[in-house]
Amino acid sequence: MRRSLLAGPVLEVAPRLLGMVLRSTTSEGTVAVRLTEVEAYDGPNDPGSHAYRGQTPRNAVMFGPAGFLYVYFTYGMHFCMNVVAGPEGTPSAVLLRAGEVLEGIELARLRRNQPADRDLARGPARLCVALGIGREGNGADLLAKNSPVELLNGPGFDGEPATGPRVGLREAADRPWRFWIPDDPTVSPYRPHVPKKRAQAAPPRA
DNA sequence: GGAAAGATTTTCT
DNA sequence: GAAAATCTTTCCT
Repeated sequence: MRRSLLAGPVLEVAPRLLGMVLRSTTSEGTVAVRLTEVEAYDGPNDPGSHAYRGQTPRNAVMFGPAGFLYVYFTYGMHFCMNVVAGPEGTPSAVLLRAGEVLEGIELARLRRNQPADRDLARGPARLCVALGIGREGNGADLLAKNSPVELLNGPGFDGEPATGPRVGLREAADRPWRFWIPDDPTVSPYRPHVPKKRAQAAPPRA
């Protein structure tokens, strides 16, 4: 895996990640997955991106070089992870949404409380749990030899990726920037954005 | 300083 | 299918 392969335009990098392998090693052991579903986020040109409104402490990693891990916390309980793409200073990233566990499946089952195997890493937060990735994974260099989280070439994927709109986004919901391996059972189901029920308007005062 | 929404998952009906 | 769980970040007053 060369960093230059990740330093191109994010819409080219994202489909290229399909079939690649992400391997995470902690004190508990090693789990590796073959990536089956990803989404591209194109920084300043993309209202759906965390970097759309410029750099903040949270998204700072996205502004650095390609090949680093951007992990964020959401919904008060979940982590999701991205591979930073594009030239340095271009805050683009690829959300890793799902994978097939190739290695360490027993540890993944333990972490995930024994669901069906196809569900072990089927969804971005589930993928993080299966691999044991949390806050501390933010900023990890995926291409360093001694890194606890590494990105490997793996089997790759030869065919034509399926594409469609990204999952659960309110902004830029029309952009078909989700890529997945067709007919793979570990790909997560599509779900459009659902507006949260708004708090009731203030009651009329007496 | 406060409110609202969020690149989700699980559980219950 | 609907709703809860739960907290960080961002945006508005």
